[in-house]
Amino acid sequence: MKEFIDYILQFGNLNKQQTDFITSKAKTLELHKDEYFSEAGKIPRYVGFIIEGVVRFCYYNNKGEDITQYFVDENNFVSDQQRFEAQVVASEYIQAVTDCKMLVFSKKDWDEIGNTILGWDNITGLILKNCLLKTIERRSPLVSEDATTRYLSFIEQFPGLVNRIPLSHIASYLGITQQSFSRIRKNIR
Amino acid sequence: MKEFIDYILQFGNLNKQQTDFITSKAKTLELHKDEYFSEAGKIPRYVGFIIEGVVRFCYYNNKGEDITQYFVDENNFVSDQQRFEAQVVASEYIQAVTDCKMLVFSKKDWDEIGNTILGWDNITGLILKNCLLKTIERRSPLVSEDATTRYLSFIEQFPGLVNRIPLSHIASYLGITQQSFSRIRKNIR
DNA sequence: CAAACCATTTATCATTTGGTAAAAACTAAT
DNA sequence: ATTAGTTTTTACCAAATGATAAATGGTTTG
Repeated sequence: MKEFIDYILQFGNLNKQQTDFITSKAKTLELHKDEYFSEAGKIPRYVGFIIEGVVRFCYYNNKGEDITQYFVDENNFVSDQQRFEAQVVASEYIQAVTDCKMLVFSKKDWDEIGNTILGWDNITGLILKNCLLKTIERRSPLVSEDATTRYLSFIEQFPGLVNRIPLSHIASYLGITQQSFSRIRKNIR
Repeated sequence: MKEFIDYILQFGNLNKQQTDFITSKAKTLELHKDEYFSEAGKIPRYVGFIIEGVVRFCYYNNKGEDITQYFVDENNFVSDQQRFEAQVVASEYIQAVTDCKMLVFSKKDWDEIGNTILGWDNITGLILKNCLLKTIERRSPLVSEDATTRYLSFIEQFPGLVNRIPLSHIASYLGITQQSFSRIRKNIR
């Protein structure tokens, strides 16, 4: 819980009373590996904050391939935010890659926090901008790099993740087949 | 100017007095093809809104290659927003791809609008989130698509742009060499 | 018009990656 | 330990892309 509050306080000042109110609304959610936090075709139920575990954002392309868009790990927010705010159906999945423990907020509670705490919308706006920028900075360079370089940047950007998640997901995140990925790993060793 | 106001009003309500105040702060900036709107190593001077023309966000990778991250065309905001807000040096370039006419706001005027108009920060926050999301949605799929598919999506996403900008920029946006790009265009015809 | 310059296409060959299939390594359950 | 199931690695060949070089086409300038 401390990590959660620390995270938020990076983006704005809140007093103890306010942070207490926020945490009073947080519920704990546990997901097993491969379970969905949010699904295409369904309305996202929660905003989440990962205490333990890793999730991935993914979708299926027109060839039926499972494409990982990005990973989110400990001490980060997880949300299909636009769809959550608007309460409309999502077009992508958010799936637990490992067993996960997270703090979650329902739409009702999330709105209540917004109506109660002045500046909350501002803080969450900053958090979201921050997440989006980080995503672009990580994902965009992949387009112009060769597969080996992509893998090396992945290791830099997500140290420790390689050993925690199925290689097939990493391969799809990097935009290559699992076989190519395996070959590349061999060449690096 | 009307397009500019219409754009803003999509993200929040403002009365005539408020929009008049905003437009009173706007200056016109013309850029010739290849001139920079913002440069790596310099502090971004303006937030811009393109009335006519196309710009690209780009940087040089460690091989010295010129990489186009994305394009922005008419009736859209252009800004290295984080660096502009914080007034710190940028790490990428924003370059005119064609001659451009834009509305621009200096940091001083931009802040003054924020201090004067209640809700302005909220509106600009929404605009930025919107731009970032669009960027991710456009750029991210490129990672997992083959070059031909990338080109076809580019044509869909930026109809009309193909004929206005140098093909070398499109190739670098798509993450392929200009020669491959030329070959792909031939195969499609 | 000619010359110089830049953008685009073609050509050739080397390298990388994809597709298919199978083997090997690892896990979990009995 | 054995089996079944899954994940990861190998192998082979076809296809796509990169690198280098040169040719073509178009534009600007004198």
